[in-house]
Amino acid sequence: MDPSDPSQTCDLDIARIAALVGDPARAAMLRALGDGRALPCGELAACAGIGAASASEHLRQLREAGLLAVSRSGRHRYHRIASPEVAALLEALALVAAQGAGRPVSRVDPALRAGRTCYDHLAGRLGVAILDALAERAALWVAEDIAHLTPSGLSLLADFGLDTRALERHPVSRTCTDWSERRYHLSGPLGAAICRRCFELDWVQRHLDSRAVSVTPEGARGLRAALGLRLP
Amino acid sequence: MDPSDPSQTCDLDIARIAALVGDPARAAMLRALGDGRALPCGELAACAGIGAASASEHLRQLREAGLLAVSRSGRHRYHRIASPEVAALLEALALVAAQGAGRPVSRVDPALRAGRTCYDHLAGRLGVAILDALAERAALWVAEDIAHLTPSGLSLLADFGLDTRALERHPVSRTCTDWSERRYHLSGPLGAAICRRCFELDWVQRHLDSRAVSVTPEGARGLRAALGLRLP
DNA sequence: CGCGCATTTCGCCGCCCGCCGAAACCCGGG
DNA sequence: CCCGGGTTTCGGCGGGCGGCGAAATGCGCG
Repeated sequence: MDPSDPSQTCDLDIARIAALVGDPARAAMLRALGDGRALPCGELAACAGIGAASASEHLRQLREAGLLAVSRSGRHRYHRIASPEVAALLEALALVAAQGAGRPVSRVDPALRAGRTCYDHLAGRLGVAILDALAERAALWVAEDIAHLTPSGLSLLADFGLDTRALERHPVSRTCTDWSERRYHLSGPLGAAICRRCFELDWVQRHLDSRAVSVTPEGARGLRAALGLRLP
Repeated sequence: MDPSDPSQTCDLDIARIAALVGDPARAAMLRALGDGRALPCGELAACAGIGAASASEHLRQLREAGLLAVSRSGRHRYHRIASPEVAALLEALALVAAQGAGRPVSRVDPALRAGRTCYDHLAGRLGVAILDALAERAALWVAEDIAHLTPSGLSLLADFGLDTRALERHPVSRTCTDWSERRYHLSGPLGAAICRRCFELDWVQRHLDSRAVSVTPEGARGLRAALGLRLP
């Protein structure tokens, strides 16, 4: 493998990125940041179960590779996922990991399966149920991995409190394969807007130290009334 | 990190997959298989620049993780990418690698930039140009990462020789971010159908030992006539 | 200005894992 | 039934890299 051969450089690059994510400690830190939060070095070290010195070195590598971005505030340096592309990479990995070798889904944390954030939208049974409910109410036209917002869906989501103009401009939205449910859930701008609105209304709450989310009692009522959601 | 903690298992899984792709030799073999072909152990060893013994061991790991599938034919064992999800993972990695740290795109092999296959559809400048040409002719409605086939586009592609019924059933198609051009190109069933048709007509040809493709002289004429493509 | 805390740098150790050669194995063909 | 080439398994070697503790740095705060 001649390193100066330009046809090889892209392999080396993907290998470099994959190797970065391939270390268990770094993977744990990336997962902790997977919901878009920004966390300082010490906290990430605890997530990964290693010392602060080791974590600092890992974070430097992830930063230099462009996987993480950092913002300083006082004597803390908050690290976060650098771009949606990186989040997409993590999801693609989780998807392959989930389907690979037919590993039983049951080994996944039940709280994560019930509901979680997937970067900026909702996933797990909750995310799948939202897509199903909207499709059943003919608010969405779902074909494979793409969802098309119908006029009735537009008014439904306007009542829910979303910005109608943005939805009108982009009536089609993409979906994302849910690695725990092996079904589609809503992603893209529409999925992100629904997710934000749910947090805004306190209909769902984040768990501590996890991407898992729970539906609150008001959330259960609200989601049933607004979107026709039947919770399992 | 308690290995029995179910909330951690998914990290370990994604780390395992990423570490597999993270080895330079394995990454080279995966890239060689990236266009969907099936190759035997010895050939993949040559691609990666290692001995057959080492390659065999790598292939075993990739197989057991569900990244590769194998089909035997005589004394050869042909390995190929196991699923579209794995191909998507490789593209997600290439995308992050290309944008990461603003690495100059110019270091990418010019032949790959000009045109290549991306699992089952066309990418590079060729893939981007096809999407642009269809959009300019109002054959596609392109919004972000989603393309919607218009009625005039339907007849255009029917003339091109694609199956009209399949296109009518799925008028929306997704696009895929091109890691070398940082633009969108067509993917999904529509992108795959166009790609297949181009090979069928001998309008584009694969390079040996690479995912790069070239447009033939007839291809240049045909693409201009059929899709209004202006080649660079 | 000096203290304390979060983070970073440095030096070093231990171990995991990929490489190779040799031998075993498998299968088609003579 | 034996031969030959492709593939897999085995044993041993070596390099790279992640871990830690200690020391250095940066930055609020008193």
